[in-house]
Amino acid sequence: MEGAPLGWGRQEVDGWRKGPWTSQEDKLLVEHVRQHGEGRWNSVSKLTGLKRSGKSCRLRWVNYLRPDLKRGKITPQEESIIVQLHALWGNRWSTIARSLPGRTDNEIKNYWRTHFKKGKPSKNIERARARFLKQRQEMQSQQQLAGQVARDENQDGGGARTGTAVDDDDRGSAVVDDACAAPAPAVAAEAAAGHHHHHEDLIMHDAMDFMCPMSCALLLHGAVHQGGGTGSCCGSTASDEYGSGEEDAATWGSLWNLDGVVVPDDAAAGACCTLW
DNA sequence: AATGTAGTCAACCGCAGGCAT
DNA sequence: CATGCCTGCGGTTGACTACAT
Repeated sequence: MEGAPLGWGRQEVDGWRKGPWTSQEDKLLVEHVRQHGEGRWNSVSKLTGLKRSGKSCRLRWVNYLRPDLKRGKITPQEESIIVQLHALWGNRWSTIARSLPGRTDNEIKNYWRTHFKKGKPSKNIERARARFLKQRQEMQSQQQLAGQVARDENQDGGGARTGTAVDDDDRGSAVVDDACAAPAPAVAAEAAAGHHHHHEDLIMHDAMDFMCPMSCALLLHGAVHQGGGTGSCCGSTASDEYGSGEEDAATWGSLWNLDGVVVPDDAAAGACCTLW
């Protein structure tokens, strides 16, 4: 970052500086936001003397300087959410970013491009998949243990998230009206705004099925309570019509199929869904 | 050790929508 | 109602870094 920028750096166009920001400029911008708050980006240059366009200032602030930004690598959990939400919304990065506090649309966009946009999975994807599988297995063994104890102690069957909602036969029939159809608060908001279509419900439901257990846990944590329903999120694998980009099919399959995991069927379903 | 390639990050551009005038 | 400005979004590009050969 800091090193003397070559290339596009240091040039001025119409009086505006372009290229990498210096720490000096950052300081000015941060100070300005502290005093005046966000917004009115076009006035930043006038008030601070920064030779940066409002657009550039906003971008710098939003993507780099904001104090609530979460630095560091995207976690597997976040990755799961990204995958799911992308399945639901496509390239609406800012919408996706709203479900990931501390992450920017730019960050997510970059992440998606580098990890998922390729025809074949990258090494990182393989690593992520390995992590995913490992965590899944750990979670399952823990859940098995916990489930055993719970079954012994809790016979009255609170039932809400015991994972039986779609486990017996036709998950398709159970679709839209259950809680999984209300994925995240943001989705609910969209739905309220009339932007949420039945088709998206279906996609989301598939996504939820697809991504279990990890992201089910994450998303439903918010969504289930919003929807007030039960968290039926397990019981199937990816369907062919899943997703918004056909080109990603190979990646999805590679990353999320669980061929490499030896898990008893009932244990898998139970492990996932008894999370809730 | 040198070189090539892939991955990652930061920043730019153009466009569209919202809002004030 | 029309127009212009501002803001936000998504796509793209360029530079740097890490890893592989």
